Amino acid sequence: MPGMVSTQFTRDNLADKLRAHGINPTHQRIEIAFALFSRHEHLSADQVMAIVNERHSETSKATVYNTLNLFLEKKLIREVIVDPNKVFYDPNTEPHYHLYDLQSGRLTDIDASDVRVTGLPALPSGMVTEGMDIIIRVRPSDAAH
Amino acid sequence: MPGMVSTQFTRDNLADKLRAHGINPTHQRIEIAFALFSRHEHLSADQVMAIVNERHSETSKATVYNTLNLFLEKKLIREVIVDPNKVFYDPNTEPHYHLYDLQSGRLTDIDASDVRVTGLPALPSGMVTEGMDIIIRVRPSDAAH
DNA sequence: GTTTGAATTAGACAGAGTCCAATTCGTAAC
DNA sequence: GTTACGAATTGGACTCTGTCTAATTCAAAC
Repeated sequence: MPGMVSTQFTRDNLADKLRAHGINPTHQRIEIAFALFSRHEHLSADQVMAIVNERHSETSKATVYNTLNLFLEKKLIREVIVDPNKVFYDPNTEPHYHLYDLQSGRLTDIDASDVRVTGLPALPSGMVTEGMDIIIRVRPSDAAH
Repeated sequence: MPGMVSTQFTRDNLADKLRAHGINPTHQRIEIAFALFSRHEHLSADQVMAIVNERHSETSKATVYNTLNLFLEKKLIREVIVDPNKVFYDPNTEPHYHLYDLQSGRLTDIDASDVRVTGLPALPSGMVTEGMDIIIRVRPSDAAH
């Protein structure tokens, strides 16, 4: 399909995406998915809530949290924990790592396809890897420390 | 110095360690340091408080938090963020990474000396690395998921 | 024993996230 | 178009981690 634009997210194809992950696509869930996928950003729960309720309040705090946890469980999104008092939700589920700017609090993706990690010890027996997070913490070089 | 036992922590040499990091060694601070360094474990703030107040209540919540943040600032300990709602404090400041057992919540050290990470992109100019965290999340292989 | 600044304290407070019982929604059957 | 019913959503109370503040205590210097 030459010329196909696969990165365009509409509410319709997000509904399909939800169904494909076994999630009943309700209004609120579609709006929350749209907030996450149409921007390519890492958002916290309260940022998601603010975006979804921009025009007029439509979605409660409980639903935002329920939905984000449902999306996590169904592996539609990922959780990134860099700040002790705020969880970020990441619509990019491709393998990738993160660069965290301590100064600005901004989080950037690092593509994982070129990254190799060697020399890790064997896992304890009976354990399987669920995932690996790599977070590189950076700051401006001129900043006093 | 053959035969030297360098891993023994007493309240006396912990006081010296605190002074060496520019920290005035008070009773409470020594007790908190002792809790962290005598065990070789990752403890959360409330675990530290429980340990320090085992016999009779001696140290307030505010002091525990103040002291842990002071230790962090003076690079006596490290912060490990794996669980969105609990920060762990790590007395091991040697370069190392972490294995996180999602089932039990237990955190284990991985020595960094054999680990090599290659293929990372260059940092944005004007940025310096402050540190790199690697967290491997594991779970028992038989666990339903 | 006084003085003085640093450290500690209790308890109120803040913010993120969870829980629960009551309501509303959407759909399928009629 | 109504009805029925399970699923989803809701507001608000609640919990938990961590911070703040004003008052008190401590310990060292004199």
